[in-house]
Amino acid sequence: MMESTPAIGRRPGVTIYQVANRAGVSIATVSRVLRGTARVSPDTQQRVLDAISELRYTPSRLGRALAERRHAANGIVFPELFGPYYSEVVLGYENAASDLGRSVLILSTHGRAAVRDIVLDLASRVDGLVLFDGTVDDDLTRELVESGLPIVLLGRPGIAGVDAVSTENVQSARVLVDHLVGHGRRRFAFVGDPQVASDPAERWSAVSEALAGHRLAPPALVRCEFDEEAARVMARDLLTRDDRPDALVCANDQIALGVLLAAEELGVRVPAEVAVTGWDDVMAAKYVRPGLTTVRQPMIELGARAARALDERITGTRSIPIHDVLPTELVVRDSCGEH
Amino acid sequence: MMESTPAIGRRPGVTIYQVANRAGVSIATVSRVLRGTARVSPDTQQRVLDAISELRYTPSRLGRALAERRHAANGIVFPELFGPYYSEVVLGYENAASDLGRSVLILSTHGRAAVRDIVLDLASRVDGLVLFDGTVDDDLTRELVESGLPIVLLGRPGIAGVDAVSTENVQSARVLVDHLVGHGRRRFAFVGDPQVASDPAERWSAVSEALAGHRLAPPALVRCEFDEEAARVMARDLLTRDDRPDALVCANDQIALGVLLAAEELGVRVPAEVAVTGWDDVMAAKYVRPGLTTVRQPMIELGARAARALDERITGTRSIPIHDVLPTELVVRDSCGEH
DNA sequence: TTGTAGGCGTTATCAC
DNA sequence: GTGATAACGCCTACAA
Repeated sequence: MMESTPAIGRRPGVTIYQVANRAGVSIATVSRVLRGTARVSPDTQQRVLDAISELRYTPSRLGRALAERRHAANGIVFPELFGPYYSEVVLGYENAASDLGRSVLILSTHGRAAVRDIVLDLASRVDGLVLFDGTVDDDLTRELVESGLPIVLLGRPGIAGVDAVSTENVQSARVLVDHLVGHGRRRFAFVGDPQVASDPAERWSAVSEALAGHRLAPPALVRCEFDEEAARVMARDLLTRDDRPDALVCANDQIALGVLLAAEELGVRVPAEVAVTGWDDVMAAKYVRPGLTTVRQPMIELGARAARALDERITGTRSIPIHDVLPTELVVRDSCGEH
Repeated sequence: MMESTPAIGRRPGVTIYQVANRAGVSIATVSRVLRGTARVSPDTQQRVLDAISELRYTPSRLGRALAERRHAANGIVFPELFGPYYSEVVLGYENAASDLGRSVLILSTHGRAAVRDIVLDLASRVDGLVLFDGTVDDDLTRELVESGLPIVLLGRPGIAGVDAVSTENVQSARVLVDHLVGHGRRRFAFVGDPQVASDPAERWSAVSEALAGHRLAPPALVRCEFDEEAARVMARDLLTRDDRPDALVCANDQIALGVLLAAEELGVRVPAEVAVTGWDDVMAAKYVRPGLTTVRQPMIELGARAARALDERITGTRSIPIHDVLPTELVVRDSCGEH
């Protein structure tokens, strides 16, 4: 047989056949010493190992994957990758997955038209998939689940029989509201968009309920993109209104930071005139003045947990579905009131 | 032939054979309509398409990859994934690579022992690799290059014949120093560690040279980890020394933020008593008080550029090596002096 | 302990 | 146009 054409840009790889040839054994034997899957005499073993190192042989992952019918890789689909929130999830996910010996494929659906296609493509190259909220609609999700591909839902409402990992919202909203009410705040507004994703929706309704628990008026809903600049523009308006709220509960830190910027520009004092809180505890929350009171989420742990849950599914270690809800923590700084 | 055992956790995939069977054609024909690689009569074409959709057939990426000897994926190796710097590179990289139709595998070497092994593993599953500074030593890098795998170096000194993309350091250091000198600063310190990576090393020497150009004493070198907390601790000492510098040029924003924290704790006024500058322009730089003067790097573009350079190599669009140096920009805020 | 040979799911080259 | 059939590189019963 002639030497085959090398793949684009790569010299032809040395195959198991060449190793077998050189060592004077069959490919089966080479495979055995490679995998340690069966007894091989010390003598031949050494010959094979020699041949391997002399030829600088590395088994083709392609051939191996095809034979084993598995990728030893798993993927995660993000709505986007911008900002500290997702980046920490990436960090936690990569770390955990890598420790479990699986490669990590990432995909962001942000700004892409053919979400279905790219997700299916990704699905075809992994042994399991983590799906963030806001990436794949329920139909496609179900389709993927039914295809038998292990799936873990991240930060989104559970589907029966499917693993899900998310962070706690209801209780933390209550703690946050209690704290603000303790500061004497009465006229609340919720800044964000409950429609855009599951987390903001939960936060919105939880804040509303918590206020009801205090027999206070429901919060005004101020729709706003999850974007610092959009929040700044919105807040420039909101903060100059006659019926200005005295507490702005923002759906995430990005929004809260934009609000703080606007307040500074307008000379509106925080927290004296208005309290501002966020969600996430991004790095800037600690440095902004006044320091941003916010609900910290365990982002890294969230990613790690998803990776492990997925691995358990893939390996079959666990067959009953889980629905993990990670606890959050109120981080009190100065933007919520004098202490 | 009997039905094969399904892979772990997945139901058996439908293969091209089943489609061929159902359509009453050969697998070659199925492949043809799938790839559009040759003429097929409208009639059979339709039969095949029908069979495909009825069976919900999706070609196996494994089989295809083996036959084509390519992964249609490329990887990027980070020293770590913590913080805003790397996360924006990830963002730019994923975006560009995805647009080019390639899947993205990421790997962080941080805290892992067998770097060589995991990098080689990654190398075996991609058509090309981007290597960040501080991940893979020169020997292994050369080894990878010689294996024929397309490689792009990121933020690290070039190797002859190998693509490299990085950000500009020398000129931006000069601009920064000029600006500080213009503010009347004379006693400089450089905070960071030139030994840890290429960028800090370049910045250190460039700052030194720029000062020499002003006939000023070389900066004191204050070694410090690239970590906010380490910087804070270090700065608590540095800022209380008798011979306190009047300008602290920090190797990145994390360090600068830690320094600002320490200054605030100690009641040392910035910029009145000491100027502080960073590098990167992370989000917090804008929110900290005083606002952090820093050198902005085009992180997203850096990732994108690397992805494109790699793609050109893989596809063979370009064969001559490039060494791109992306321009930076001085962002003047309040931490460098009164304006 | 070792070798033979079939299978993993495609692509692509031949003939017809 | 279409169909056999040989790769692609590896794994793994089954035999020997």
